[in-house]
Amino acid sequence: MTVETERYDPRAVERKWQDEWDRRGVNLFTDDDLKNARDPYYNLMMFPYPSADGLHIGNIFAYTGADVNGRYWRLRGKDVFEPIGFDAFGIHSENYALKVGANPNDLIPQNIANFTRVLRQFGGMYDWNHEVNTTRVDYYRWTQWVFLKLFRGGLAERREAPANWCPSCKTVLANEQVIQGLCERCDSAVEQRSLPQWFFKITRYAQRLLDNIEGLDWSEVTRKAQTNWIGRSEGARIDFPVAEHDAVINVFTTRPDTLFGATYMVLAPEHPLVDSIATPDRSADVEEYRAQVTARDLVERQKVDKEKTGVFLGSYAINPATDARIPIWIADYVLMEYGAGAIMAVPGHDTRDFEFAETFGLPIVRVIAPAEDEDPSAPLTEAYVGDGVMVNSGRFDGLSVADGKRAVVDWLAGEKGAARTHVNYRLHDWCVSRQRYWGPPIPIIHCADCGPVPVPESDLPVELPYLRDFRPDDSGVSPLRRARDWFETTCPDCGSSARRDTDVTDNFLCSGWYFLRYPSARRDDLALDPELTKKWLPVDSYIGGNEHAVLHLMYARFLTMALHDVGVLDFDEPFTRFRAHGLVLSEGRKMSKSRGAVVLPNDIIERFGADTMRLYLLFLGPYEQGGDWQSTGLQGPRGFLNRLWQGVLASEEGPPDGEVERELHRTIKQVTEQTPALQFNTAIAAMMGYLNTVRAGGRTPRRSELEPLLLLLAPYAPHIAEELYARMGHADGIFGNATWPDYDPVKLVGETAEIPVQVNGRLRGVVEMPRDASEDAVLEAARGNENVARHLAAGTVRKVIFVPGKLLNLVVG
RNA sequence: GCCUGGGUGGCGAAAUUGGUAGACGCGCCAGACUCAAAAUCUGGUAGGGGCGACCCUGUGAGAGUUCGAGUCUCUCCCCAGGCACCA
Repeated sequence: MTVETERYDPRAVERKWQDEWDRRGVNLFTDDDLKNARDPYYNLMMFPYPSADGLHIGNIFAYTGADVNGRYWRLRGKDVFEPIGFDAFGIHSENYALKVGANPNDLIPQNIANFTRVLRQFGGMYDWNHEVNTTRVDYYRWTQWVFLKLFRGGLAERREAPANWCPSCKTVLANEQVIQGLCERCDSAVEQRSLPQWFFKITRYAQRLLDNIEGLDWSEVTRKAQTNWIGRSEGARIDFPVAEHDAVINVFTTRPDTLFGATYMVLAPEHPLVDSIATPDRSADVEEYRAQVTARDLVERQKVDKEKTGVFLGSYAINPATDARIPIWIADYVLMEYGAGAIMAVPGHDTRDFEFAETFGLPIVRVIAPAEDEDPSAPLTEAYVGDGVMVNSGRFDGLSVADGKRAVVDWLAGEKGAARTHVNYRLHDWCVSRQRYWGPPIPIIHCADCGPVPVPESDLPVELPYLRDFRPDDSGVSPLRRARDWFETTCPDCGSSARRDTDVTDNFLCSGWYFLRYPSARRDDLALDPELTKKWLPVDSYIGGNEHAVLHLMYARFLTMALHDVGVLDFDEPFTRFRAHGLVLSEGRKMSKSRGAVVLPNDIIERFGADTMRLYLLFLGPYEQGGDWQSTGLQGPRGFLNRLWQGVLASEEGPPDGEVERELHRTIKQVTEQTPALQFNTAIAAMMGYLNTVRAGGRTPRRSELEPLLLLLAPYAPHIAEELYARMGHADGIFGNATWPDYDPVKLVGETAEIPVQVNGRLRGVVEMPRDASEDAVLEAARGNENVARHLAAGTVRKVIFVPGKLLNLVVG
């Protein structure tokens, strides 16, 4: 007998509650609310850049997980601040505008309107009162303020430097934006260009950025990516005098113990000493080689397996250990940007040097031998890079590699002042200038007499003028150079005529501090309200994609440290907890528009509702791993919500059934523990399993059995949970008044337990016994089990393993 | 090459951290309802064998520790991601 009941109509329920939450203002805070919060919890997710394609299902996946975390903590009684905003400056947005022939000033607001609609529809618990938009003057004037704070703190510097130039984007890129020699945006081969650029001195913070990683509650992948990127390596700087020249070549090496094996030297082709030490007869060859190298782009140069090339400079250096004259070469396998831009080549113990020496017939000497020694004079057929003891190294023979490193540096340092220990980092200073239009203008005025002068804070913002023609060109100069009225100004210091810096800042500066701004978003007179900042920061939970591990997340940490050091902040790490979510794939591959395998969130919401979509996304697989989107899978969560709906509508009064109640308490425990740990897939499975129990055998559910389930489900599927909760007579609703259900540990376990019985480690039966049954009792019951008895008949019991309440294993021989 | 993850049914995945492998869901199969279909509901579903109670095999491969291994140890293979002529 089935009773005809009202059908579950997700869209109607969702619209109703989205309006209702707005009306009640449950997610919208005033600054006073924020200041008066008793138990603040700052729940952050990575704000989107509003492309014209609309929100990607991957964004929604990220936001759903973060939103569940936020809603959970709100139900646990915390004051949760969950803001959202738009990261709309930058080359992404500008390139898209160029493509469709529109002006980003006009395009971005439309995109933001689209994004906002979907962000509301999916059920994000956002505080729209504290939205930020990086392209609005009320935000970017403070981005400029941040720039000035760093400038005045001595952390911003303008210098002529070889920079990564993307010929397609027509701008310089930060090192982090160059992937294997290609532009991370457009995959063009990146070239080297020398331009005057603004840099933030992030390298000063290399050790601190590294040290702090230790104490961060962050996903391991992210911590490792940052550690790799900082790339600390310990070694020494060693001086090699150049014979017949008044010059010294300084190298960085991690293997000073191999100094006696340095048989030649290599400088980067761009090394400043090359011109002065190359002999005249070699200069033609040198010039030719350098021309070749510059012509080659970074991709080609960075290929690891290509043949070694290089040119002899005609001059020699003196090996400070052996006093031998060793030839000096240039080769493109030595990079100017790393270490000293020069190396001592030890072909015996470095694979690259070995290859080079073989190619050009340079001497190869063994100076390290494996501890269980062979003949130290035997020729090497490949570089030996393992551990061992020093040989052919004079007084150092017999020392281990580790001891040798110290001893050689100490000796050289004392004897000739020719060495010192040195820690080198891979991390480079952050180039923040962009020769583009769509970004915050750099708040600097160039004066012929005073040099670069910061725009006084009271003159901020430096507004970005509306440029009709904002296309970048090949000149290396920003399109803002076309706005003469705008860039012509007077020097704030001396009053003479001057011009504004026409570059804009890297988009990562906009996104590097937005989380600091959210609480203060309504303050138009201050970047950061001290009271709000103290109350809400640092961020309690940050969830986002790991593609930002070395870009956004590194810059955000650096800016926080820098602002701490200049006295703006009283903490120096921005994110207490960070979790990297996984990727949503489609048929095992990344969703791509070109393959037509793109899932549009608004379609899914229209057809299935936001609650079903949220559940499905989080049910796909482990949140930190991601999963494969298969449209048929939506049926699972949809059926679950349907059955829940029907179950609640058909439920009757009465206390929970004993067995069901035990299951309920187990479910509460599991969901309570797994939700904040972001183990959403298993928490959802537990709720589904519980509903199955409640409905098992077609029984009519009791209200008391379902009401707590609605609360557990509320973070995941907030709309239907609210609706059904209201239908149970709770007019106040869940979000606003309800509290999270508790579980009773006593009710988790039944009086009896099913105890598996093994014979020789193989399962032969299960006996139902009181939970605290003794070994003897269980043993007796086991012997009474027909199947167990049969297997015991084969021999005598030699050993009994009994785990109370868990297992009985009988070893029969 | 180095550093992270990971490898379990047709598929996505679970497994209280050494104690009944495959929870939950998709798909599939059978049945109910229906003139029919969709939707919904009920049952089944790791592989092999047996009418059956049951038995054998099984967590990338191989070895080891253990009463007992998806879980621990060693060797190796494969997949995904990060870094990479970084001295």
